[in-house]
Amino acid sequence: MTDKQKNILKAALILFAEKGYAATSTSKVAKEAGVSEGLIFRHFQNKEGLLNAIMQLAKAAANREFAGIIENENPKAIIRGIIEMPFKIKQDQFLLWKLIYALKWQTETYDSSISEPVKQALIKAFSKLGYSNPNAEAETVLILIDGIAMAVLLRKPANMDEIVSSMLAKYKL
Amino acid sequence: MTDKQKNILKAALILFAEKGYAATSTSKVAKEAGVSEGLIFRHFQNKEGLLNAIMQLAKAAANREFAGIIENENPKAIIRGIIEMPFKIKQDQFLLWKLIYALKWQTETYDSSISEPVKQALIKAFSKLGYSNPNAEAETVLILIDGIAMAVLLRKPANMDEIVSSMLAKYKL
Amino acid sequence: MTDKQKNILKAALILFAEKGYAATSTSKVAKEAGVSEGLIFRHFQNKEGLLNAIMQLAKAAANREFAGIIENENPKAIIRGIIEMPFKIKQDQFLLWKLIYALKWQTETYDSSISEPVKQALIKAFSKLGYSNPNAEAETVLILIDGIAMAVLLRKPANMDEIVSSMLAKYKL
Amino acid sequence: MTDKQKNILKAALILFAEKGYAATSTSKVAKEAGVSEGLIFRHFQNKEGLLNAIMQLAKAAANREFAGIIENENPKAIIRGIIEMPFKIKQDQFLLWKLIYALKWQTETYDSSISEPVKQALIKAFSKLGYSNPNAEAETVLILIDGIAMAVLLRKPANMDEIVSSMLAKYKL
DNA sequence: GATGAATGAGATTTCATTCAT
DNA sequence: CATGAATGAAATCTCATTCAT
Repeated sequence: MTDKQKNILKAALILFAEKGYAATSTSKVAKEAGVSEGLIFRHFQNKEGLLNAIMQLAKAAANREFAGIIENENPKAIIRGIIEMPFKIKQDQFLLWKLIYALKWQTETYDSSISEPVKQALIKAFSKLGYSNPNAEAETVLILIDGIAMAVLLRKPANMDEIVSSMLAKYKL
Repeated sequence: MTDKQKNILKAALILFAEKGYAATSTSKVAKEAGVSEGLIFRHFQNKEGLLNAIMQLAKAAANREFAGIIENENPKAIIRGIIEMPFKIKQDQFLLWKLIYALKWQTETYDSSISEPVKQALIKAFSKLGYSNPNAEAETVLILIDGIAMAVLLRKPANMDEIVSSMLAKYKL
Repeated sequence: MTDKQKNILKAALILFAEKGYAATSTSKVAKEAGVSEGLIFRHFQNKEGLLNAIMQLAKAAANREFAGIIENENPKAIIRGIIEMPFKIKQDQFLLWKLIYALKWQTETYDSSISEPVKQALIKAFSKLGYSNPNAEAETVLILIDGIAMAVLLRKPANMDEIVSSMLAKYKL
Repeated sequence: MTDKQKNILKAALILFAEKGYAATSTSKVAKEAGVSEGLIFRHFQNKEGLLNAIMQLAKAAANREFAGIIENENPKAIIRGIIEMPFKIKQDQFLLWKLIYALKWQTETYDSSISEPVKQALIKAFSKLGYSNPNAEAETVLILIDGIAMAVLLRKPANMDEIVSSMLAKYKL
């Protein structure tokens, strides 16, 4: 992966995440990346190929993040870790997450592949804790973290600490 | 407002909500509306004007929905009503909500004008109930309903009843 | 001729003279005239008909102006009158003249019909004064008044009195 | 500057000068230039950018022409040179001049930047010759050459030689 | 690997004109 | 007489993609 390839990916990530995929032209990506427009097509075939390359990186980063949390032994720690996850998105992964979420609204069919391992981990954890309906509880947490992600990625509220406390309290974590 | 104007608004809502604003061409809107393309511009100036006209309608519909819930006397009923709201989106308002949410990810600055009255109602309700930090609690509910909205509008999970029970239980409603 | 017809003619004159015929849309004319767009076509058939109607008025006004000068007995007075003419354009005829001149540059073929009687009057006057080449002298004056018209209609120089004196002096008038 | 760029400029010059800027579509320019329409916008941003590029060339050509005349030592030669200038417009500059003049009538504000050095040269020349009002005399010549330019560019009169003699005689040149 | 010229299809917008009311 | 909705063609402009160098 050459420097210019990295520049293209970075520029495309910024623009796709900030303005949307359809609203971003390859020429703007090229300009932002300081690269000729032709180079994008040489490296990524077409615009969709460029998006796919970025989504590969995004999914890999997401999975690495999940892995650290899921492999925990303690079910409460897993649930707590999952709820806290969006609050702890690091600056260099912010746009990757923003793109993942933005695309959910821009593509015909919802892609649940990213969150699937998280869901399974939650079901297992709630089962271990003896919840009567672990499936529904897992779904509830997934809904919660989508809401949190929206807040963190879009609204950036000031009093995050209080919010996270309030959330964890509801789950007695 | 003539029939053709209504057709344009309806077609644009469907396409903008389903495919995204940038990914929808005015020619597709015109075709879907059974109207000449020029008519769109005669009535709404430009593509953005068309979007604005739809968003006006969306906000008005949202406010009507909120009004019914917020004017309640009982604080618990208000909180419960707000949490249940996204679960009860009617078919004819589904696309308006989908568009409202989709646009949050496609515009430069987050528009919180729609949810502001809801937030104020929640703060008041939690105050009345004696919560120590009503602001954070209100924010928590807003986050929750954003998550629910995402689920309802995008994922359409099967076991909604169980989920809503689980949610309401956390707030002892 | 109804009031609205007059409004249309006036608005069209202003816009055609100031922005150019091709650069002026019938919708702008209608807006400026405070009239529906359809009315323009009811009264003047099409955009060109509107232009023709204005040019009729312009030519008639020009001919009235010429008539007062040309019918003079004294050849020197005629030449003097013609040279002074553009300096004396009245405010209410300013745009008519501006349009006449502007159109010379916007139509395929030059329309000399307006200036023809002036040319004949000049040839006669120079003949009477015994000039050896009255045709060339007449042409020279026509050239001069085109230059003056350009100055008056476009540049509006400050020291007009001095300029007109200098001009008349060259012809010993 | 590639061949196709030159073709575009040439085609645009011909059409803008002959039919007018507003009356010329970019598609006609592209066809005349034997080029795809998109290329016009890639090289010149928009239609106005194309016009500006041509006007740059026109002004440069005009200044080169002026320079040869103005740098003369003899004041009479300068005045004579300026008056004769429009009569001597070469074929390859004919359209540039036609466009310069045509645009004067189509733009909101008169652009005197082209003729300013000529005016200064004239004022100097008339001063040297002891004229009592060199400013007014310079203005008079400017008016004259605008009239001549109109004649040469639009009417193309037959007896040019006689006309130029008559003009120069008035200035005893 | 990289550029930048070039294209053709399509997107947005404007415009003259028609027509029902 | 007058309006304003509506149209279809054309004008301006954008965009993803190709290709010669």
